[in-house]
Amino acid sequence: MSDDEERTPASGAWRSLGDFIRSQRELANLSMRQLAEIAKISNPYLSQVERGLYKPSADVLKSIANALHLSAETMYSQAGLLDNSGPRDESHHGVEHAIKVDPRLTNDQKESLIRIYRSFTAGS
Amino acid sequence: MSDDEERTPASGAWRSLGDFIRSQRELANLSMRQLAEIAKISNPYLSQVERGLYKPSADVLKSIANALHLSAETMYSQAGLLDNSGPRDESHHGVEHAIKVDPRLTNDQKESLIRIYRSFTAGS
DNA sequence: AGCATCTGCTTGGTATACTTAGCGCATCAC
DNA sequence: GTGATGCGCTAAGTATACCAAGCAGATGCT
Repeated sequence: MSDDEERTPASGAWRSLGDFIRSQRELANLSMRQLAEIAKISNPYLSQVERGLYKPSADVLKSIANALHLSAETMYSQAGLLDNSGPRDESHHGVEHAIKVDPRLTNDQKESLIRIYRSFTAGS
Repeated sequence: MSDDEERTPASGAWRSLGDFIRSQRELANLSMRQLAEIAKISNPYLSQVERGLYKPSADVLKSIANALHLSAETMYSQAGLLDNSGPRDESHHGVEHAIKVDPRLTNDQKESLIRIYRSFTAGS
């Protein structure tokens, strides 16, 4: 009873992705139906998302981000989907990574290049 | 009849996200069950994803990316979920650029690697 | 020959993301 | 007052992401 929770969290840390989206939407002076229209989702669904009942797919997140003139990275980051906790890349993984994700190379070619690269950098 | 279809597209972009994941998985010498285990998804589902029958959620994408030691951004980018209209034009000259700026390679080694790389990608 | 153990794939079901129809409340015109 | 139009939300259904169990082929071992 008594008070509800904070409805508009002070700027800074959002309780959830829904709060973030709602805040951004209100900041842009858009109604749910307007934003839903632009983002090509249904307004009830947007309501659920903002209330934290559903966690939207990446597609929808991207669409909402675009509608709000936010970068997809920002949105994913808020959604906790970009936690750069996984791969410790950088440094000497630069070349290998670039090779691995190059769509013009076959896997055999990638292995060859990486093998050569490693032989070059073995001593350093 | 005739030949197998191309399993690793020799040139051009990935036909789909599934192709990219399968290629990365094979490059890491992981079976579907192994990768599925690490990524905490079921192996049949991974099969469907690699065959392009389903488009995984961002959560799963992130998990697979981590299991393959790829950054989530790379995976999202491949999934077409990040508008890579970013400042990086590096995507196209990724390998050569990475080689050029690698401090552990001598200039001779860089030239060798780039020459091999160009021979591999000559047709594309 | 068999059995064991891989591989990837199919089937059938459950969970959840998402939509269409509609409710209740407010504001503004008439 | 009644009706029209805005808001956000609820309810019920559909589509799809995802999982557990099991199948068919390939490889290896005795």
